[in-house]
Amino acid sequence: MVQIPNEQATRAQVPPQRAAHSVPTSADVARRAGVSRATVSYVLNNVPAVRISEPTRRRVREAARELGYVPHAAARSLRAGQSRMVLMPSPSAPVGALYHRFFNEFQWALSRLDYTVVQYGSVGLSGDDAALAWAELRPVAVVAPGAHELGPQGVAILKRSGARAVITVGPRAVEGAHALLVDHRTVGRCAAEHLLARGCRRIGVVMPELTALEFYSRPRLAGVREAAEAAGAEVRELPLAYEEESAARLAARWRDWGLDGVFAFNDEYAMLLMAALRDEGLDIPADTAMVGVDDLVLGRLLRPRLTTVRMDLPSGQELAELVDRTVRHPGGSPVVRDLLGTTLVPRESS
Amino acid sequence: MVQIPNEQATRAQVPPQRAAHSVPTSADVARRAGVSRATVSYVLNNVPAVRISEPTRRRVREAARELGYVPHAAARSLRAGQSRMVLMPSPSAPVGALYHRFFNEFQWALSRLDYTVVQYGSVGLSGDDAALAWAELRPVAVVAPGAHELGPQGVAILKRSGARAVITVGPRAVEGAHALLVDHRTVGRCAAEHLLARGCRRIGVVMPELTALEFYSRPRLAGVREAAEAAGAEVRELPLAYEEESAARLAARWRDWGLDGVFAFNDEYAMLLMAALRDEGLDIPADTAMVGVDDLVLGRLLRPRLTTVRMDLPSGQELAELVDRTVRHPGGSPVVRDLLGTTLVPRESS
DNA sequence: TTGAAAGCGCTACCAG
DNA sequence: CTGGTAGCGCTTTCAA
Repeated sequence: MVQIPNEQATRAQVPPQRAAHSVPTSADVARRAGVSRATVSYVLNNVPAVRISEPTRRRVREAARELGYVPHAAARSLRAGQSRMVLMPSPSAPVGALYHRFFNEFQWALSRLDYTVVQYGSVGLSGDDAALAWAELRPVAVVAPGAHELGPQGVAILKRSGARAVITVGPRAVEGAHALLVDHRTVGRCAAEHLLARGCRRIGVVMPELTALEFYSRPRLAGVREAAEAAGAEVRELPLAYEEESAARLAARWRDWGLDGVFAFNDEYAMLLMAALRDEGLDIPADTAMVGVDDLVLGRLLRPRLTTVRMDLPSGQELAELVDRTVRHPGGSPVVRDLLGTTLVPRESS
Repeated sequence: MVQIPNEQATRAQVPPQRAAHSVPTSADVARRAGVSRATVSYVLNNVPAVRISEPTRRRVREAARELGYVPHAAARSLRAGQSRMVLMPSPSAPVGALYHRFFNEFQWALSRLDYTVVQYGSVGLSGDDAALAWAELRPVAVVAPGAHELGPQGVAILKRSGARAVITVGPRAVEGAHALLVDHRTVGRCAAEHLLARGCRRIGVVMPELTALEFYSRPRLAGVREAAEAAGAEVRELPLAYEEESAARLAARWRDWGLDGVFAFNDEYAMLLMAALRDEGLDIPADTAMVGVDDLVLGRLLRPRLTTVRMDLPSGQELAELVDRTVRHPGGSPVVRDLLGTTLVPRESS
């Protein structure tokens, strides 16, 4: 890798003239401005408690600019014993535009509160291993999407490493951490209740064959099951890859199953399935009622127009405030809040 | 809550916030194991050049486990003078599933090479301000999506702060940095050439009214213009919000324009426009030929099936290797590589 | 108003 | 084989 230059020995013998290619430090700025490192720090951080003469300030600033000095965040937070970093492990499941917007808002709100948001890609790690990797960065707060399967152990690791707020966003609360519940069972339940109210007794549930989506599809299925059982209706799982052939195979056996309602996982799978059923000569909603999720524009463009479940996320602002509050007063008991609202948008397909 | 009444006589004054929850350090581990901090470091890092007896190793590891010790990444990289962090400012424009997959691959490949990928949310910052913020983190490499408008100044800042590789991913090369060109003009040109070959002389270009998408739409338009001018064909911009009403307005005036071909920005906008034109009684491709972009599944489900431009990104593996090579041998002259391949997928809509 | 110096947590020298 | 120790770049207290 890197050849380690014997700089220590060199510097001991040679006057303190640093190598040309090294990164400028505050000491370099101080030397150039003819002041001490302390003064540099005071000037560049605008410390109000210390009064520095205007000429000195100018000299320092100029020296910093000329050298292209940039403070070293790691050194700073090491000294401070605290960083302002909010760590957000990047979700491993692909996320939709809805979540993307929510996240952008969240990030923006946090940076308004003077935090630094860092998304950390922890591919392949899960549970406590991931928690260890995150803890090395000493974030002041961690917002962990549920797919990472952070457990009570992991939460403890993070807290012991100095994280003042640990917040999970996912299907269930984790001991010791604040929890923003995003329970996709609600989505399934919402769709199923609509279908049941329409008189459906045999409900199909599309299950994408993409492993990454199981994180969403399983809870949605569970939600459908709950509602269906309560009403004495049947539920059938329908594995479906996101390809025409797979949908065609499903459609070919459709009549055998006698399904009068189908929950299509989301609007895109709904579109795929709808096309296949139409090719098979089946009528929606007469033969089978269909419900999607996400309220995409494409649902309005389909014929019949697609009934769908809209998910309502709260503003990123709110989440940012929760983070900030918790960082400032870490003592409080864990908050558990339901984050996910659902609204059924009825259209022609059901 | 464990209070550790640890009177260190040598510590004259107490640093800020020491008393509360003290995070265990390697010194704590050393004390508990009855060895020196150096030994702890050797054991936990498996330094091969130093031989430590097995009982000592065990004692150290056990002490670390009991205390829940996690090394402090910032302190480590401060000491090392080098981190293994690859900084990737998160793209501000919304990205599709295609890019998402590419990025995941890239991240995975880098972590195989023992780098740590960090996505840094620099909302609101652009150009040199962003570069300054990134430089504070002292990443060993920066991979900057084009939308951040990193300039030669910014590249210089990053390099002076110790970044050994600066790679831009975007429409044009920046002086001093490696460039992976992703020039969306290619996309527009590819679509336009197809339409021209089909005999189109008056080509409409859908321009999404979403500011964030201008980053893609402008170059694509430019690409269409280039191809059209070369062939003496006309080009008309068609502003379109992603809503039915907006598409209906466009469709209502469609006949006046006499467009015989339209480049619809992407498959989703194509679907929207196609529905509106159909409602207006226009026939595709007879009246107007249509081309989308992205080769989404939905394009195959439409009737007529949608002609589209498929973009081919290279494997994330390749990019990861470029990063690694550059970090190890930073001297080389900047590489400029065209990243974006395009393939036209002809279907029924053109 | 400015400077000297301690020390944040860690690792890599060199001595024992 | 293990321990002492210097110092990475920065901030901040205390002293001048």
